Amino acid sequence: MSVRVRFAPSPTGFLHIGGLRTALYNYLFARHHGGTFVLRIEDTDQNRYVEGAEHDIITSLEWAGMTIDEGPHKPGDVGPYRQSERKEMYHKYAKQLVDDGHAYYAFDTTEEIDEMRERLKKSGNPSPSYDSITRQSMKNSLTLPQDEVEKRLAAGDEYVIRLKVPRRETVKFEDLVRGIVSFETAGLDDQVLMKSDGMPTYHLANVVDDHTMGITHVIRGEEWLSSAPKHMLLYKAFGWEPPTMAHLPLIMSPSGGKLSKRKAESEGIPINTKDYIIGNYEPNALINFLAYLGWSPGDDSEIHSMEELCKLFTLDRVSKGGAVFNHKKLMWYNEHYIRESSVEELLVRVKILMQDAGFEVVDDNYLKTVIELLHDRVSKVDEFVSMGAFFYQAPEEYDPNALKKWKDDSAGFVKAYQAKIEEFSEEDFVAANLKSALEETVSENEVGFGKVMMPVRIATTGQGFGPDLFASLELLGKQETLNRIDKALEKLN
RNA sequence: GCCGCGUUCGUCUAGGGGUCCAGGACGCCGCCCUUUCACGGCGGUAGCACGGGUUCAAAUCCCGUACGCGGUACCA
Repeated sequence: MSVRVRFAPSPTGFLHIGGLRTALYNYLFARHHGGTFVLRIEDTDQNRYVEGAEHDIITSLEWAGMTIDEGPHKPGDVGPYRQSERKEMYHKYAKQLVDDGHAYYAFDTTEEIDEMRERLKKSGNPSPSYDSITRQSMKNSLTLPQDEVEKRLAAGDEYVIRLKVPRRETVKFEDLVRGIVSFETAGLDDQVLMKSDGMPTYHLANVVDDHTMGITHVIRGEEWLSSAPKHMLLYKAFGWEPPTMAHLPLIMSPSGGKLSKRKAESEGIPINTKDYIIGNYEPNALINFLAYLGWSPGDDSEIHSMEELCKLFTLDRVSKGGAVFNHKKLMWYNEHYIRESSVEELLVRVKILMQDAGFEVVDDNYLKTVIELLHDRVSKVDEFVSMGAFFYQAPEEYDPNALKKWKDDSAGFVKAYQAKIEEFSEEDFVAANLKSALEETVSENEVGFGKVMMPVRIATTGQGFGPDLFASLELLGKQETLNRIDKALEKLN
């Protein structure tokens, strides 16, 4: 049987970075086995529905380099791919469960349930729930006379359908990352399957869908592990073969705990995939990083393309413990992939960023040289803009930090250097000559190299660091260089 | 509270009883390269949560404890 996996997010906001990793593991598993990667939108909670979320999910996955084989925008044979559009199906199956005695109608109001909880809590039960004991004293089709149940249903009374969890049973199943896990049904409550608004809960929908969509492996976050036994009970009640389970370790925040929006942001970690897109991160870097957050191929390798990851990925090599998100390591990957990119590839992207920043890019070759000069020093592509701005604009301000190196004698050295390079013809205005001119200035004044070089750098670039100064000046050209020096001399004295 | 899952350098991880006084990567520190800042190269720092077993031998197996995380909804 060929592998079919699904990524099943709920459209309650932007695609979370943890969700992206879950999607990635599903994707890698599918590709590794030549299987199918399905996107299913779990929009059964109408209150939390966010407009545009589905679009964000799809574009985020595509940006990251995952191709969705089937989804709401790309229907296959087992659609629809939005749970809200499969409503009828859930009704049918829930009804079947009731008829077979595995589920029942419950008419209790929220208030009545709250009362029950209060009452039980007072009498010493620390965690009261609607279960095999308490259901006997509640209003449901198990306690009410048959004709009243029918009357209520006919009258359109609000009701939910609950799973009739067996009283004492052990639910055991094999999880591909954790091994055998087992739960006692005594600790489970009679989970609501159909809500009073006519929508199914996640639990019902997920089981019905995974079965009817032919899903062979359920790969999802560990937060689902606790409800997995309920799902197993459902498969059993339906008489269906459950898919193979694999619960992934959670991504943790550096300060501990599940990486939540609030935590992540206070720790400088972008939380939504969208933030990485607009933050100009390299998608292959993010993917490489995420793949290794909770998984490793078992050798000493660190760098792999999506294609290689597909070949290497197996679920038995997923680790069990939560993994802390390490932003610095992500940046290391990001730098690596930028360095791997050719200047031509970079040119296309940097040009757009430059233009967005308001710089006019008239000469591609000029930009190309800028990129070459900066290639090894940027961490993200947008730094080509921030670090390379001086190639497009004379400094208005001088970095106060760099200015610490502008001493009383600096202006004199800069003037001396200026005098030398002024003599160069346009053709001679090249890095090698510019460097020797500086060396001459240095020896004539009997000072250290830095005493002259730094002031020249500050005057021409406004910064105390940057790419090779002489190559930079060559690119800037004679006139521009001289102008900048004039201006600096004027401003800094 | 109850249920479940987990625990190897600061972080991600390798390790499935002897070859492990535990390997790699990020970070950090140092040196080299560079008469800037980076890149790069080389080196260093640092860890098997604890306690009991089992065994000739345990990071590896078993049992406890501690700690962490998740779940405990008509949310997913």
